[in-house]
Amino acid sequence: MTTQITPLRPSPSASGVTAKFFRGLGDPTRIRVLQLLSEGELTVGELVDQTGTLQGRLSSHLACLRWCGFVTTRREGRLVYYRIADERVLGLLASADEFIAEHGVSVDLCRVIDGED
Amino acid sequence: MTTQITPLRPSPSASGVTAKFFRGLGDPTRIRVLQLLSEGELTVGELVDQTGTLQGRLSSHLACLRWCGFVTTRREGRLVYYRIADERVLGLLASADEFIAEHGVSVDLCRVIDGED
DNA sequence: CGTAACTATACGGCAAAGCGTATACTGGCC
DNA sequence: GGCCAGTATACGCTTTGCCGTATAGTTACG
Repeated sequence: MTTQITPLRPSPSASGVTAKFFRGLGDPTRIRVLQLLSEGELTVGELVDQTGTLQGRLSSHLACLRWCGFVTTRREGRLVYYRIADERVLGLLASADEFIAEHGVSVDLCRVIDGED
Repeated sequence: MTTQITPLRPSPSASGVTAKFFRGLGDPTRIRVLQLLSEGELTVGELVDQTGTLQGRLSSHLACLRWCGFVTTRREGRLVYYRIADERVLGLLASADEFIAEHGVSVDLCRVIDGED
């Protein structure tokens, strides 16, 4: 499968998928999960403990991350281990953090987009 | 001003701002604007024409992009020119497009996050 | 098989975010 | 100053997406 060069073109459907991709990263719980997994594989239970999220909720978020290709899983009996599927996402998170190091106060105070946590 | 190294840490407030940052990129119109501006400076009117967005709406989106540090402006009489403020965002868009080249179909079909355009 | 641990999915409710539209504001020209 | 062009902001409405919670499904053990 050849890697296709995607030009930075304002095609409506392309910008729609791109926007959707970023919305996938636009939830604090999902970000937290990816940050935790950047350090190593974890089970759902461990992720529940470490994020302080309700189990049912977290599984929904994990389903989203899995479906979209951000994470992958393996099962060991009752335990399901999650890990990062595509290292590119960590690069993206690192780039975002760089931007935020400089503009984070403004981003935090943006009135168009709400939310603290 | 020293550049501060931001560790990939699951601090709730850090993940909140990071998520908010990505939500800023989570709108197709805002993505389209950044894509158009990647090729050069444009006025609001030109952006209105090229995105096919209502003027009032677009100005709201531009306000968000400006406030968060994605774009910057200069005024020439009645005309306001917008341009990319931080090239890192273009890198982010390019990375996202790479990811989408591989996972875009799944992202597009994600049921947790809706939206076509 | 019954019970428990672990995880995934479903569902109704509510908050967030974008919408269309109207209006306010700024600059230019006669 | 009046009128127009260009842009920014405000507001109520609708849609989207996460919430808490319940339940379904899978695995393990006695």
